[in-house]
Amino acid sequence: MELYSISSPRTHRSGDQPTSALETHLGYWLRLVSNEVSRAFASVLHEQGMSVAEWVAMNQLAAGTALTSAKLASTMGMTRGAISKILDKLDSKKLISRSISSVDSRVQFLSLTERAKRVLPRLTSVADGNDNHYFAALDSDEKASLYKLLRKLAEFHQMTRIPVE
Amino acid sequence: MELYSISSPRTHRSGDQPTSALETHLGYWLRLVSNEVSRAFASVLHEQGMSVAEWVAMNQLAAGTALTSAKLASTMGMTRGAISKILDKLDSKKLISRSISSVDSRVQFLSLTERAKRVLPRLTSVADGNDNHYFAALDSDEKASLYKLLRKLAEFHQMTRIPVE
DNA sequence: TATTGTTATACTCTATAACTATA
DNA sequence: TATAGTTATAGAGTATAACAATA
Repeated sequence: MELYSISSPRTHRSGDQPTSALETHLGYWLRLVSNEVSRAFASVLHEQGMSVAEWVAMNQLAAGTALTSAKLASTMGMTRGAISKILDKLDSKKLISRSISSVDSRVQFLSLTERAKRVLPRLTSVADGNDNHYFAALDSDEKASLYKLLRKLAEFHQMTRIPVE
Repeated sequence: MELYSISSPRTHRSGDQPTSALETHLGYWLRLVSNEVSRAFASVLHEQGMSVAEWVAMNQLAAGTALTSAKLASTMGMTRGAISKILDKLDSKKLISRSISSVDSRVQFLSLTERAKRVLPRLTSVADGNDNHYFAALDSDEKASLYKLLRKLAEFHQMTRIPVE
C-alpha cells in the first residue's frame, strides 16, 4: 500500500497508468467517497418520497435545535425562501405543523406531527443502515480514526454548515 | 477527545447538548467536510468562469483518459447530452477542439487547445492550493492515514464515478 | 425601519427522449 | 439495427428580490 505523497503530490510512480491530476488531491477522494455514500442515502430517501433537505429539517425539529423558519434557514445555510418551500412539502405530507407565536405573530413555531414521530425512527434506521453498510469496510479502530480526522478538519476550519445535498 | 462510538452510535454522553441524530453518522462528517472543501474549490473555479464539470472534463482530456464524448460520458457518470453541453461551453471558451474521425465520421476526437494547455496549470495550482489549505490542519501521518482510509472505502465499494459536483 | 415568512421569477444543472447522420 | 453526438423539453433545487404583515 503506497503512502500519500505529501511533498510532491503529482509524482507518478513508475509503471503507473497515466492518471489525471485530480487523483493526487485528498479532496478528490473525500468527494468521491462522500458522493457515493450520500447518493445512496438520497436515493433511499427518494423512494420514501423525501429529499435530504426535508430529512435534515425534520431532524433539526426533532432535536429542538431550530424551531422556527428563520432559525432553520440559518442552521441549514439556506435562504428563508428555500426553507419555506421545504416546509410546504413537509406540511403537505402532514409531517410538520406550523403555529403562530402568541408573543410575536410574525413568528411561526414548527413542530413534528405524531405521524412524523412515527416515521422518523424508520428513516433513522435507514440512515444507520446506510452508514453501517458503507463503513463496514473499516474496522473499529479505522472508523474511530476516520471520525477523529474528520472532526479535526471540521473543527479547525469551523465548518458548521449542515450538509443538505 | 472522545472516540467514535461504534456499538451504540446514538448514545448521548452526559452533559451534552441535545444533538440531532445526524451527527452520529460518519457519513455526516464526511459530507460536512467534503462539502466545504468542494464548495470552496467550486467557488474559485466559478470566479474563473468555469464549472467543476468543465474542470474535470479538461483533466480527463489532459490525462488522455477519455478522448471522445461517449467515453467522457461514461467516465464522468453523466449522459451524452449533459457532456455535449459541457463541451459546448469549453468550446466557446476555445479550450477544446473537436475533430471528426477519419475512420468513423460519427466519432469526434476531443483535444485541448494551446490556450487550454496554458490555462490548465494555473487551475491545477488553484486546486493544489485548495487541497493544501484545507488539509493543512493535519500532519503528514494524519494525511497519509486519511488518504489510506478513503482509498480503502473507494476500493472496497468499487467507487469509480469521478466526482463532478 | 427591521424582521418573519411567502411568493414570483430566473438560473443552473441534469435527465429523458427524440432526432441526425453515420455505420 | 446500432451507435455518436445534438437538441428540445422538463424537472429539481436554489437564489434574488419584492411583498405583506407585524414589530
